[in-house]
Amino acid sequence: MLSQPRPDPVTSAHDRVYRGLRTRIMHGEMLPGQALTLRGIGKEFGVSMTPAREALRRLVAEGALSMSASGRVATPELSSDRIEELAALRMLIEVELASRALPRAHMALIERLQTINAGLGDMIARQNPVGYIRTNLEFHRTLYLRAQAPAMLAMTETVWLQLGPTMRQLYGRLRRKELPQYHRMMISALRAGDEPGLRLAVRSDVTQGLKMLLG
Amino acid sequence: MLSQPRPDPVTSAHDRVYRGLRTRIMHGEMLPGQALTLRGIGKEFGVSMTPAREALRRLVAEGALSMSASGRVATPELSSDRIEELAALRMLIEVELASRALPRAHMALIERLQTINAGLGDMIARQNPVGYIRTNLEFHRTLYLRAQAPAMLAMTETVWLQLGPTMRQLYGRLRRKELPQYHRMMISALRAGDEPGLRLAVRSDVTQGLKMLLG
DNA sequence: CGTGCGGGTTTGTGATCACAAATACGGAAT
DNA sequence: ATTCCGTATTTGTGATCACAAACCCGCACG
Repeated sequence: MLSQPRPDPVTSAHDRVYRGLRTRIMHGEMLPGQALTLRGIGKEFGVSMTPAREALRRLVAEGALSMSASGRVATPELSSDRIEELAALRMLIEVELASRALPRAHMALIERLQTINAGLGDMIARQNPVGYIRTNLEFHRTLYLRAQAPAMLAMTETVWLQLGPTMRQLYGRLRRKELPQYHRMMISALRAGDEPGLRLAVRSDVTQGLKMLLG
Repeated sequence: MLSQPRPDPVTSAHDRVYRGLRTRIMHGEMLPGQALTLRGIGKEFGVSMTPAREALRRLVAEGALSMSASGRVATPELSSDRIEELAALRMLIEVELASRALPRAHMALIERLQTINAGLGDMIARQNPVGYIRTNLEFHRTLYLRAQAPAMLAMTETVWLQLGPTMRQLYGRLRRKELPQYHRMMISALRAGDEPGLRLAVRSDVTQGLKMLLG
């Protein structure tokens, strides 16, 4: 491998590979069932098989990728049961995160959420599924970050990761025409300091996403 | 490496290392802050650094081990905030698992839970902290398996894994003298088909564990 | 007695290689 | 034309190695 420009000395090679693949999967840039090879990943990121293998194994451990008995790695094709379960986990944890974020939510946060939500409208207008998924997750993450609960947030992101390829398959051609109504409901509840309302709004937002995935 | 007896062809080397370390951590056989080295693990399991590294990386990804900036790996020393958060996650997910298991719980399952609970009494009598933790987790896992929710169960086990070394530190000298009362309450609620009672019992059982961890 | 400093040692990282299993492909037989 | 089989290729696994950074320990200096 002739010298790369600069491998960014602060992060190790496997971490760059891991992060690159992770955002690609979470944002829905890959369809379910897509296969990945060690040598292919290595060549793409300009590293040898060793860091590529570590990145893939980590993603498999997190459920972002599935590994066949022969060791082949691919994005997972989820069953309906598995999807329902992951949606139930989203509800449980995200409702709790929103609830914990509520007392800490200042005006600046609410305005930021509105800005992000507007960006979501752009993605719908431009029929950009990857941008839609990314912006939608950013909306949720921005709120949940205020909960100051890193372990819960990490667990939620793991769930998002597992749902990434499936969400992409769903939003492949973005049929949606208007913004998700429950985002507005979440913002209203935040502004009013209405915890039961916020819990219901989050719950409904996730449920609606689930209905699109299964219906 | 002169030929090992037989490396058990069905499971790969890194998987044996992973499983060995995982149960060791989850069952509380390691104290917080205990360091692990690649060459040490490799020598202990009779493998080279490569599978040892993959096993450690996977455990780090699952939060069972923590990695310093320099790449050193050790069992984590959890802050009070982190412990509270993990306990909250246990409550959220385990209450849901118990609730889903309730309608499927037959008599045979309830009897098995009683048997395990009796074994828990033995561990208390013999002042065996590792056995106590292992049997306690077996009690919970036996119930949750009935929920038919593999993703939720996996997530709960990840939380147990993260709490392993901390629980060991707590139960180091097992001060407890009698069985946890809420296990009996769970069994009664299961027998009565009382879902609110079961949810409360699980919640209380986890809370009581948390109180011991923090108080 | 405390505090830097220096070198030897330990440790993680990533590349490369040999190997076996799985896969893909092409030709031959029906 | 289709199916089956054998070979060539692809692919994951684990061992080994070179290297640099981190760590540890003791000595000297303040």
